[in-house]
Amino acid sequence: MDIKSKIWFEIDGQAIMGSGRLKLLQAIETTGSISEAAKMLDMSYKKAWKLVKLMNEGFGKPLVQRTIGGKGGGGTILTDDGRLLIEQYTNIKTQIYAKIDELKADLDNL
Amino acid sequence: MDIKSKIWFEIDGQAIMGSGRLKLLQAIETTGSISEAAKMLDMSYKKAWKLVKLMNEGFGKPLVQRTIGGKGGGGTILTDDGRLLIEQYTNIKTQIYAKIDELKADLDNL
DNA sequence: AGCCGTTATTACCATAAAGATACAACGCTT
DNA sequence: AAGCGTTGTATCTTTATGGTAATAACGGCT
Repeated sequence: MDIKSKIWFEIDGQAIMGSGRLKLLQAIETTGSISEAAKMLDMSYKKAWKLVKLMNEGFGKPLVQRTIGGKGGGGTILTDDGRLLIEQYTNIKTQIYAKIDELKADLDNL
Repeated sequence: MDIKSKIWFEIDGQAIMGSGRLKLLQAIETTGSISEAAKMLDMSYKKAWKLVKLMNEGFGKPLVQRTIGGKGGGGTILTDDGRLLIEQYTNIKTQIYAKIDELKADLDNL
């Protein structure tokens, strides 16, 4: 038997961070653009764009800084808020998963 | 900012217990029937029946014992396996939530 | 000025998930 | 034998979700 879990952050009932959004932000940091990040994750640009929009709106402050036009057509980089949020989320997720592994070991010993 | 989570059990990739299924099993124990439990939870009978089916199939052994026809038209009661699973799930869920509250307190202190 | 690749946004369509409805089977009860 | 309320099931409808495609704005670059 497996114990599964999903963990995410909400503000005013609006999801702002979860495992999928984490991957997206990380891919944006790696690639420097939403469209490249979407390709990397096998996700449509529309979905990636929508997630970014929801995250920014829900968080109140932008997690990414976007540029339209210019070198390379534009691009998107993370803000300091974005990086901080990633860090907090991964931190918490790691600890919860550790706790789950611990409980799972107890369960197996029954 | 809220930390949200969902916790559930799976066997071979099949969900067998979660917060919704827990409520359903508890309502079945209270009412003695799937249909009454569904009414109690404002859920369609079909959905409740499907959940019970999935739980039983996924777990391998029946979590409930059903009767068609007879006194009161029939009914459904929990098996010992069902009660044990409820106990294990609530136990684990409680501990995870405690951990989350702890982490949330840390987060607020940043 | 024109090209290019990115962001931004919308309309349309396809698929999947969920819900509503209706009805058969069953066995105690009267 | 008929009624009742429950379980079990098929079918149809509705809704939610996501993808594709099309289009516009933008600004450095050639």
